[in-house]
Amino acid sequence: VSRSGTLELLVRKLDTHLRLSADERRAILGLPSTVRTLQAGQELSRDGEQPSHCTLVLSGFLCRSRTLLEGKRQILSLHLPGDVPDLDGLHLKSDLSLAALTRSEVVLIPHPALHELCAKFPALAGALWRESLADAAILRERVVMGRRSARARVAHFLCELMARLQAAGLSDGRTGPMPLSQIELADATGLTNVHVNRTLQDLRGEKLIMLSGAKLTVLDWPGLAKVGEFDPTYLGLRRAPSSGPEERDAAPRWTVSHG
Amino acid sequence: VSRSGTLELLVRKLDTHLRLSADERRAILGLPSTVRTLQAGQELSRDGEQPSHCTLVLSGFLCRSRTLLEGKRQILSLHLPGDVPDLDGLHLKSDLSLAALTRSEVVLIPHPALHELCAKFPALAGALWRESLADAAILRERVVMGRRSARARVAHFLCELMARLQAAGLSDGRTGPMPLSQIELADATGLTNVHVNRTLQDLRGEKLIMLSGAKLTVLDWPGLAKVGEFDPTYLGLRRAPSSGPEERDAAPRWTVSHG
DNA sequence: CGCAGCGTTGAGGCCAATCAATCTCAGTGG
DNA sequence: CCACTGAGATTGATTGGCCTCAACGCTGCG
Repeated sequence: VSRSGTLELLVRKLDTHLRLSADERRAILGLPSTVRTLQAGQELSRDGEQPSHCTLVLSGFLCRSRTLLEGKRQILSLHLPGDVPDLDGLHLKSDLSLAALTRSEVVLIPHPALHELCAKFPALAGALWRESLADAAILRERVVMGRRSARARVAHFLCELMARLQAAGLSDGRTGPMPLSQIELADATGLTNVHVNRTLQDLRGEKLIMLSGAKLTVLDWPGLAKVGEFDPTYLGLRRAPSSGPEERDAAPRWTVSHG
Repeated sequence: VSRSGTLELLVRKLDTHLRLSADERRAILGLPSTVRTLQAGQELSRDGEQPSHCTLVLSGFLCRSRTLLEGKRQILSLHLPGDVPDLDGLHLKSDLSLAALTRSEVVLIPHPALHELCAKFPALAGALWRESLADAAILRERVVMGRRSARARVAHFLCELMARLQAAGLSDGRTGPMPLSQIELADATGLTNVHVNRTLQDLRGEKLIMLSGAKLTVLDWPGLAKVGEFDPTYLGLRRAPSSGPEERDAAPRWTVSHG
């Protein structure tokens, strides 16, 4: 079942905050795993199901969402390569559905194997726990943003996206992929697609961003961060795995750490 | 430092979802602990501090909140006896402040002792992890509620409060303490105190609730749950520790379980 | 008494939702 | 090559829910 190299991403992720021992590293790489490819829009797990595995994103973008009574959709979280979106499934059944926003590759890791890993290496359990807490911190930020204006919400979302892209090595901090359509962006920010459109035009008009197709460029980082009241502290980022040597003034170069 | 009996509440909480062994029970009860009394409004930890202990609520009500730029306050979570509000502090520094809503009693447990406990008893680490995931589930619900109307938000908040009160043995499911002022309720729901007032009058006018002073009575549970689109599944409640024998039709009697 | 905090009520304004049309553009098939 | 289709993006007009800014009543308290 296992293929070589696919779990390397998980090792790197956990190694960011906690220095892994050789034993721990081996244990992670030895986890049973199944690689799976998802088409854009494909659902990996539905609303009420009880999954028996966790999902590690290898490439592409996934999101967890919930469908409201009136048919609207709320996107709760966005997940990049290196993330484990359904980590909470280890201990809780969740009422969210997990779906691919773009064509994606994921690795499925059975729950029992992860439970054994946690029992054998308490430090790894702590590291995984920490990851789920980081998700919760993002959620808290989203609750706070729910009170702010549409401009702030959209700007904040874009800031967070860029910051996480950079931390994942998928962006230089100024330009990167923007995997959401305006409709999906509306589902994520709690706005209407119509209003998201107008808001994006605002931000474009003020020369804060460029956004066309699936590519986002931040023209004025301080300006955008100010509009979105964005303070990256809550993300707990530490270091971009592969940061270019180039450092422009406009590009964020946070090295927040804590714990 | 340690006093007998104070940690019993934590044992009961963790024992709800995971059957504890005698060893585990002893280990918890043997944790070093300091009892502290808080006045209403008193802050236990401020915004940027790095606390060195976790807090177990013995009696009273606490909340975690954040102050926004414009001076407004956002209440992120409400905590009842048996809760550990700052459990995430074990692995992450958080930018929230923890304060008492009413006169309260808490127990402080040093982080190092909890880390040792987790290392020695992986099952307990899992149980604590689970608790923090339950907090995250409540947060997710709050994000979703951010899109709904003021009526729905307030109704939902009251439903959640009653459900958690009952699970903590502080309510029979129909009547219970309501520790928030209208201003604080506004901070929690993301509304204005003015609009909260009008909304409460709505709910009162429709004979859904009675609310005066610090006492809340739910007159029409199905009605209130419908207005708030409240589905208690996400709370993951299992059983009220001390539920009265009396069971009226209007009272909720969920026994949701999962995991 | 005077004060402060909370609850209540009224009038007016604004942001974002709603409804609805148009436009672009890629894909598809005749 | 072009008509057709459907999804996403864009624009305009209107509505409505909630905020803002006031003012006033109530209660407990120094």
